[in-house]
Amino acid sequence: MPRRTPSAPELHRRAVATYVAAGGEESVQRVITAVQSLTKKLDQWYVRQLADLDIAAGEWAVVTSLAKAGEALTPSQLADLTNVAPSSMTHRLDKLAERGLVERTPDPENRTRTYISLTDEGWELFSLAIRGSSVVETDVLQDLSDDERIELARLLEVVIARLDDVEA
Amino acid sequence: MPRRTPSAPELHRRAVATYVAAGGEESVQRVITAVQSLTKKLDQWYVRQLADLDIAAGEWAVVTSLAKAGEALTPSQLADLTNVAPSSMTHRLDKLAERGLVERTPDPENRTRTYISLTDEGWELFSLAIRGSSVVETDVLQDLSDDERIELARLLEVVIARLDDVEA
DNA sequence: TGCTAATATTTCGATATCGAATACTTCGCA
DNA sequence: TGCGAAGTATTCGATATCGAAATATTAGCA
Repeated sequence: MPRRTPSAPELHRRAVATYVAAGGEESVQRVITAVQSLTKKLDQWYVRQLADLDIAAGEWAVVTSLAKAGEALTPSQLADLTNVAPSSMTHRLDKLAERGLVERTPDPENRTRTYISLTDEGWELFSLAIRGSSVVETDVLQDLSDDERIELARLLEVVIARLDDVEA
Repeated sequence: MPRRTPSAPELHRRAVATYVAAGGEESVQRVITAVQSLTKKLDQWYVRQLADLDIAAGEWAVVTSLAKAGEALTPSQLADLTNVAPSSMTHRLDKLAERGLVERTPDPENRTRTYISLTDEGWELFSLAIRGSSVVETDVLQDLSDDERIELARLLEVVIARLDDVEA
């Protein structure tokens, strides 16, 4: 067996060192690297958790996008929100619709457009899965005090606010 | 045309509200949601940037994993690090090897194992791409003061430290 | 030693995704 | 009004990914 997989902090330390050596600024790389490894780990949990509900990660992305939007969205918008090609969305929606989780409604005012919305069953699945993932999310943040968690949220929201402007 | 795509902060606010309504704790959801939308945006930038170098996101994940590890890794380890099935890694490595970016070296001590390492050309590609992405990363964090950026890094690293323990 | 279980990679068939092409509708404007 | 450009979803062929099975080697242990 090769050397045991190093711990997350050790991997993080090495990754930052590598990026700094390649020309990155240290505090920037500490943030970016940490954000990415956190997301990766969360994704792994979601995949496992959702497997119990027989939902693939991509399908879950569609369900959450609709839930968060709070209104019907078009296939193009969903493709954009979930980082996928529009042609892939067609097939995903076919499957989700067949399963009764989403619904296609033609736009009466523009016949090139179709609106996708969650069915009642889709909403039920959403809240069921959320309850599960909240447990993991709370757990992973539990070493932060209440104040720290709020400060972390604040700092991240400053970054979020900039996201639209940084169009490369 | 449907309503214009809302701004990132507005999307964030709605998403948090949705999760809180579904039973999540607010400060937790503010953090988790922000981390995920940041990663999503970064991924979009990487994909575009790497397209210029004719590298797909999955291939880039292999290159960075090898660079960060600082040592040769096995296909299984790479599959694990990049959240992909081992059988998919076989094909990815075929392509990368054919292109001269990575190299397969059989382990002399265990003939079931193969070590993958970056070639000189692979390292060149890595540092070339890093220089490009650093620009975007620095840009997206530019509304934070130096102190804030370091505090953000510190808080995220507290979270990272917990990652291995939270095995669900 | 010999046998079973565990490990590591690859092959294989089914499915998902992509980018380009297609079909159709709507918009802008002369 | 009419006509070319832009927008929207889908289909299509090529490629990537998956999960399971196949292949081969090593490890554990009676």
